Formats: sequence, C-alpha cells, structure tokens
Amino acid sequence: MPVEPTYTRRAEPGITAREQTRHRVIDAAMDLLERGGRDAVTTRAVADAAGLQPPALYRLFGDKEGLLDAVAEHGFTRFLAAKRQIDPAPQDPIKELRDGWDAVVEFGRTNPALYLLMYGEPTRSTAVIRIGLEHLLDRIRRIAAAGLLRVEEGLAVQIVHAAAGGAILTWLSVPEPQRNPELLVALRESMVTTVTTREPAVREQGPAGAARALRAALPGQNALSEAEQQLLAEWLRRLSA
Amino acid sequence: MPVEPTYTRRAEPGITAREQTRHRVIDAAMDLLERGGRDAVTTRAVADAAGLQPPALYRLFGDKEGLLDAVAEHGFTRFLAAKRQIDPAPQDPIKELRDGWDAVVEFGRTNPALYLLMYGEPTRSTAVIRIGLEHLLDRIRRIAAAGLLRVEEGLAVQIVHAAAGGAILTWLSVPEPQRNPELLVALRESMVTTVTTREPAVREQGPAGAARALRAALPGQNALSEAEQQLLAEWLRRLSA
DNA sequence: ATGAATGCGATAACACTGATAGCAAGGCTG
DNA sequence: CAGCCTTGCTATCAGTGTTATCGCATTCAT
Repeated sequence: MPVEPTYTRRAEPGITAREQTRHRVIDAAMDLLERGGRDAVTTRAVADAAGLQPPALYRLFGDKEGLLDAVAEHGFTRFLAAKRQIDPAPQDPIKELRDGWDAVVEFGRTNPALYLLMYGEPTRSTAVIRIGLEHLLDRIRRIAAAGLLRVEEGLAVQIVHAAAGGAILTWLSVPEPQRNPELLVALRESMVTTVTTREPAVREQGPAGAARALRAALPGQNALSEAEQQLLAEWLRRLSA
Repeated sequence: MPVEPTYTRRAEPGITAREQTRHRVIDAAMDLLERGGRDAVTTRAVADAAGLQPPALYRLFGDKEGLLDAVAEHGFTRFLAAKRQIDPAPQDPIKELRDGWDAVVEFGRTNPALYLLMYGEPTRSTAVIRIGLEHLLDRIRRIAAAGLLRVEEGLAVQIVHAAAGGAILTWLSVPEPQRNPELLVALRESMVTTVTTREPAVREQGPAGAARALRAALPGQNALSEAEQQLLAEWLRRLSA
C-alpha cells in the first residue's frame, strides 16, 4: 500500500488552479475588507470581485466564516513573513519581546479591519490567534531560558496578549486626532516590567507629580483670578508632561 | 412665537406610556441578548418578545443601532447604579481604583454579551463608554489630588481603560476551563503600578499642600522660562497661604 | 362637543444577506 | 473510451434591516 501514490493523483495544474482561485478570492475579500470595512465583504461582492459565482465560495471555503478565517490567516501569516525577514539573529530576549509587541501593534494600526476581524469577537478566531500565541510563547520561552521571566510562562503569554489587544483596541477606538502614542509605550513598558524580572528604571518624578496634584486641586480655590488660573493650568500641563 | 407652549403639549401619561414601551422593548432585547448572544437579537424577535410590530422599533429607536445603544446604556447604567449603592464613603483613592477595576471586570465576566456589545467593536459605542470614562476620570482625579498619580490624567484614563478592556476580552476569548484568575490580578496590579506612585508627591491635601510641594520641586525643571517661573512662584505663595 | 391632527397598530413589501439545490459542460482518472 | 469529480451557472430559499401605507383611536384646539 503506497503511502505516496505512484501516479500523480491529481495533475499538478489542478491543485494549483484551485489554490490560485482560492488565493484570488482571498485577495479580493481582503481588498473589500480594507476598503469598505467588514460590512462590505459580502459573499456576492467577493464573488463579483473575484470573477466567479457565490456558490463557488462555498465550494472553496465551505462557509463565509471559513472565508473570513482564510482571509485572517493569510493576512497574519503575510505579516509574520514580512516581520521575520526583518528580524535578524537572536539577541536580547527582552528586546525581542519589545520588538514583537511593536510589530503586532503596528500591524493592528495599519490593518485595523483585519485586526478587528481577528481579535474583535472572542468567539471565533481560535485558528489564527493560536499562531500568534505560538510565536509569543517562543519569545517567552527564550526569556525564561535566560532566567528573566517573573511569572509562569502561560500566564506571561496571556498577559502580553491581553495588554497588546487592549492597547490596539483602545487605540482604534479613539478618534484619530486624540490618539496618544504614549499610551502604547506606557502599556508596553508596563507589560515588560510585569512579565520580566528586571528593575524598571525608576525615573525621578521631579515637579510633575506635584503639578498634577495642584492641577487636580485647582477648582475650589479662590486665591487666583480666572485668568491667572487659566495660565497656571497651562503651565501645569507643561510641567506634568 | 412661544418657545414654551402654554398648554401641556402632551398629556403626562402619554410620555410615560412611550417610555414604558421603550423600557419593555429594551428589556426584551437584553433578555434575548443574554440568552442567545448577539445574533439572537433581531428586530423581528425583539418586536415579538415585546409584543409589538417591527416598525414600532423604528419609531422608538430610529434604528437597530439605536436600539442596541439603548440596550447598552441601560445595562451599563444599571450596573453603575448597583455599584454606587455598594460604594460607601470615599477612602484611599488607589483602593478606589482597584475596586472600580474589579467591578468593571466583574461586569464583563457576568454580562459577556452586553460587554461585547459595548466594547467589542470600536466603531460604535462612543455614547456608553464616555459614561464609563467619566467615572474613571473622577477616580483618576482623586488620585492626582492626593499626589499619587505617576502619569498625566488623560493618559492614565486611557491606560486603565485599555488594560481593563484587554483583560476582559482575553478572559472571554479563552475557553472556560483554561481561564486563569491570576491574569486579572496581574493586569490590575500592573496597571496600578504604572499609573500610580507609592510615594505621594504632596504630603498635605488641598491646593496649599500641592502648591508647597510644587514650589519645592521647581528648581531643576526647564519647562518654564525664568519669567514664567517667577510669576508661578508668586502664585504658589498665594495658593499656599 | 366636534373636527383635526397626531401617534400607534398592523400588513405588506423592498432590497439585501448567507446559503443550497440542481443541472450542464469539461477535464482528469481508470 | 467510460466514469467521476470539479467547475460554472441559474434559480431559489429563508431570514435580515428597513420603509411605505393604511386604518383606528386617542388627544388636542376651537
């Protein structure tokens, strides 16, 4: 009984053709997704854009969910491949963790629709996010091997995953002009010091803490006029930055 | 042209009736949501459960989105009211922050469908989450007033919001048997140490104490010019009197 | 109290969605 | 060549959000 059939069970162009149309459909769906958001990717629109009929989608992906899963997986693996091309030899594992965080945050920022498709609804996904979690676990393991992991491996994975998801989702939920890049680095450093054992560089607060306290206590005093108070508030903002 | 009509434009029971049916519809929709997930709450099902016809929903809420917004707002304000009943007099502001975190996490864990409705898709929401952010800002302000805030107020709000959202969403995304409560407390403590500082920047409460602390911390900063600094010193003297 | 206006209930319908059935044509396998 | 699997295509189904339209009742101004 040949495990490998002696004859070509299927002509090479056959598989290739099917795989090609699959790819074409995925590309079309991804294009619609990025262009018009999730509601724009409908079976008919995808079929139209890919130049075939709606039933073909079901023969290729079985389901609309299957199609979306394929889209998510393709987009994510493409991102991973691009990242791996950049990532050189292994280095400081904590720096690797930071780089990975930055990369996935960048991915979420530049592909919001795709990211929301993957992480937006906790019910689905399983397939795609498992890939991401595997990669994350790799990084965590290297930190553990270096003796720098503060918590248990599985917990560390979940912490990083949750922090990144929260960061990206709130980033996307905030209207564009109000987005604050400090949020991303603050959450990243918070997660790094939570997961790894390396004393955070305690930076001296200086006048910032007192300025914030005074600003919070300003309403309710009457030693300053309205105009003075406004100018003071502006200075306090600068001091607390 | 009377802005306020002299006669009662509408009998009191009229408004009440409309409000009553609104409430009945919201309750029906919430029931469907909790029972069968988001896909179960369809206009026809809601209308059926509330004992009226689909067009009535559009007269009441204008839109299905409007209906869902009303559901989210009702659920969240109900949760807030229940929480406020428990919360006693103000105490340690950092403990307040922890309690608030625990409460919202508990809300997400016990009302997953409702929570996902509110925070699942970053596009919508605005109305509901603003309420939550207001409350959060209150708590942050009290921490700032106590001189215990490590970062700027708006940033602190976003950090807490993002951390909580990430915690709840990953909690819900993990299949039930694998959920690890340590994740929640780890993220909470991480966020607390990121946002707050253990050493108070001001010793005495109120603007006077904050002013004195700021005055002591002023030399060494370079955010203000010489003239600005002199005027600020004068104001701080008045504030600390 | 009477006519008018406004809101509410109900039916029907529209446009669109995901999904399937059924059938003809064509290429590969044996 | 015979048979099967894949593909292309049309038509269709059930269900969705949403709107138009009609009649009735309740309420309001005169």
